[in-house]
Amino acid sequence: MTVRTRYAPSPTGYLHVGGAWMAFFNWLFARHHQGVFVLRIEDTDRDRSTEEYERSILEDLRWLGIDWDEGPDVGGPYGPYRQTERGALYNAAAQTLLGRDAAYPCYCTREELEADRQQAAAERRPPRYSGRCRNLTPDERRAREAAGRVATLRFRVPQGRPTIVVEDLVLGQVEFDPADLDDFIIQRSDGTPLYNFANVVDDHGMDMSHSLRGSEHLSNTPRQVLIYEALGWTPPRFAHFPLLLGIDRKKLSKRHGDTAVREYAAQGFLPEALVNFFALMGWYPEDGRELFTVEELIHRFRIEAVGKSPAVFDIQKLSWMNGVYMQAAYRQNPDRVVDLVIACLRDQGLLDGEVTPEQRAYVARVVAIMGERLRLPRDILTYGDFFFRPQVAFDPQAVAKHLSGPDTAKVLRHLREALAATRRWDLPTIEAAVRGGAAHLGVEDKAVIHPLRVALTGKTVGPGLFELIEVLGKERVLERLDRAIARAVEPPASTPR
RNA sequence: GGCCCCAUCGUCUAGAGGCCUAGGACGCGGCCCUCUCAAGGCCGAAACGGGGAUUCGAAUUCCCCUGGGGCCA
Repeated sequence: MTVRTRYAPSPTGYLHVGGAWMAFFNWLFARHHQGVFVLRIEDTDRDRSTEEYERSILEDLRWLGIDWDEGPDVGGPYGPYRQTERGALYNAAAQTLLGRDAAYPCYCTREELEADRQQAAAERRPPRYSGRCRNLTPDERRAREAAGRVATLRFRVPQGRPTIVVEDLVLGQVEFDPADLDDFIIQRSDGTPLYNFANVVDDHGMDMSHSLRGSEHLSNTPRQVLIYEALGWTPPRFAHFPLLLGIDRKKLSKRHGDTAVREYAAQGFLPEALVNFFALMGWYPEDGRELFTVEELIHRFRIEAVGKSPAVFDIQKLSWMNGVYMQAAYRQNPDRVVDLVIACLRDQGLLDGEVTPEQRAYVARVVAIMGERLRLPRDILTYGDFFFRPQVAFDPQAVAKHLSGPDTAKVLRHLREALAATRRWDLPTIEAAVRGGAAHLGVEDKAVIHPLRVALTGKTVGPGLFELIEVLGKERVLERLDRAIARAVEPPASTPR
């Protein structure tokens, strides 16, 4: 049997991490079993679904490296792949159900149902359908239709059916008592199908072998099983994955901010980091390794090893992992990292217009001396904003610590002269000038290095001093030293002493 | 409210009766290295929700409670 799985997003928003995570596992499972992965668009909510969202979801999935064998854009033998284009299929299934008396028209109005619900709440009973339309005679139905009432279609939950047993690949055996289920609506009065119904018709119609989904759907499963049975179809194997939670331990949603995959992309997270991180949420390999290529994940993934408990999306660990992948990316293809950094600088207004080859080369040099400091492109700012600002932004604490001593001006003047006197501008020359300066002043190297760093960068953190001096260039270094000297002689009022 | 799921360090988790003085990773703290930070090395703080039961022995099995979450409206 060929494994066929699917991801079925609603195009009512951007792809968020919870959805991407589920898409990833469906994809991983299919690829592991050399199966088929299908993309289906659940766009029955016409008010909130847009083409733009649909397009963006496909884009973001592709960006993550998740590809599909059948879908709305590539077609396939089980199409169409948008629910709005599958109306005939739902109608046919509805007719079958009606014909078998497994479903019936319900003429209750919204107001009547609401009243029932309120009364149930008042009496502290579970809100269940009253069954008012369950056994209407043909005459009664005609009367209601004559009165202008439009019917929804309700599924008739069989009475006396034994326990519904779901063999879940993740949770194991889960049992439901059909007596707890009330007759539920499967088709609205306008003919559009409801989730449980459309899902069954589509999964069967698309010949899905497995349905891997979030455990928020577990409670829907018995209803779906009943529909499968009424239609005489065999349900797919189910696997309900634990929910992804926000820091507040609630189901991850837009409310948690920063949950859109494209938001992560915009911040410079790497898709390979995201995917590796996804894999570790809920599933751990036997040997405790954490870093894997996609190929390794496909090879090693075992659905039996998926955990049952919900996981909190920990952005700190993701950031660490992104740092690891940034290093790998840099080693493989420095330009890729440079591009991300340029995008970030643009975003921050530190670079605009066409980036000239010279500018690009400059950014590349800065990135090179940043080494492993970059976990995210924006780290370039915390360690090296001074490379891109015309003026040094002084950190008051750094100034207080290293640029406020009585000898500051003297030290800086001396270093300025030593650097100005150099004939070449390379690492050994710069280092010799700085260390020589310290020797000349009869102080420890540190005593000149720290003030010099703050004078040139405004901060106490960053790449190696000599490297940074080299990249900054002689002209700017001397100019910044002049400013710092002037400042040391006559501190600006805003600077704490 | 009913039904269902879940429960090991702050977080992701290993652990399928003795190998557990509960392991790893992120994060956190300290030390070393060092021109600073980052990285790296070493060290450290940090968890089996509670109560019963089974057993010679339970993080691991069973029951109850508690807590969290989801679905149905």
